[in-house]
Amino acid sequence: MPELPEVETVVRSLASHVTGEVIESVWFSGKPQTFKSTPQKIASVIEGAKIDRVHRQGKHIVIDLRRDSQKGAQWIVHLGMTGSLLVVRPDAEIEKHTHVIAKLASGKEIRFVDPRRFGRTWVVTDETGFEAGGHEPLDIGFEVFAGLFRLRKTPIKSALLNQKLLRGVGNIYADESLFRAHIRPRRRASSLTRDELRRLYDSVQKVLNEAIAAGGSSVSDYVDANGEPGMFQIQHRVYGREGEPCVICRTPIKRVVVAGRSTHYCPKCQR
DNA sequence: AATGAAACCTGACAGC
DNA sequence: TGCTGTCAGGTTTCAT
Repeated sequence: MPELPEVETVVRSLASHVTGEVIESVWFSGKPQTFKSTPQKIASVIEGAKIDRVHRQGKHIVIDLRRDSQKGAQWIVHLGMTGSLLVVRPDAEIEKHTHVIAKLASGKEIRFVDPRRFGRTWVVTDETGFEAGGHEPLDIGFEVFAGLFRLRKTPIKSALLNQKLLRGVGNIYADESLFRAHIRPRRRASSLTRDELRRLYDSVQKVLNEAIAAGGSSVSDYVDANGEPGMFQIQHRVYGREGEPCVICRTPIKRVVVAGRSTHYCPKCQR
């Protein structure tokens, strides 16, 4: 599911409910692949800890923990394709595919639900803390952004999805950004002119900011920590609009596969 | 080093 | 009703 705007929306809704709370106990279920630290390790780190801050690095949710008589630590959650992190009352029904329940001192619970099991969770206790790598697309400057693509022969869409370059752009926002920049997804990254890179830089930031303002895109099952869907999907100009008229020129939107992902573009507006 | 395809999972939906 | 095939906001691994 979630790309940068969805994760940002989850982080904001989560932060408003759980910042300052103490995690009293944690419950796990499900298969080992969900847990990049063992459940025992996660429990030993987060039980008894106070939630200092909830923030985001790319598509990773980072929960900073403060612990008595021990060093700080971080609880990391990546939502994969279908994960959600919900704050609920303890009497809320436990939905199918719930893999983690963290009980808070107030009685509220943080629940990690993920039907498709592509999500992951773990804890980090290093001094340095978690570092996702790649550049935050909303913080990067234009020259650094342009430098990421200058030498790459891969399609620009593949480069946008590469989390080691930019962190947080996924399939929807790659397509939407390329449409707004009038650039075809299959163009070699190194072939983009300075003007095109400038348009792409502006488009990525604009699309991400507009999507955050709309609470993200709910295409199938994305919801924030309150269980609320986002609204940006109604503003999509190409994603999921195969065969529908381009909002600029009325040419039918095409769908192809690039980087193994469904890719949508206007064959007339995007060159 | 870099690029692309396949694999990892479950569920929804279309077509027969 | 139920089977088969396709597709889905992502990332990692393996082969070239």
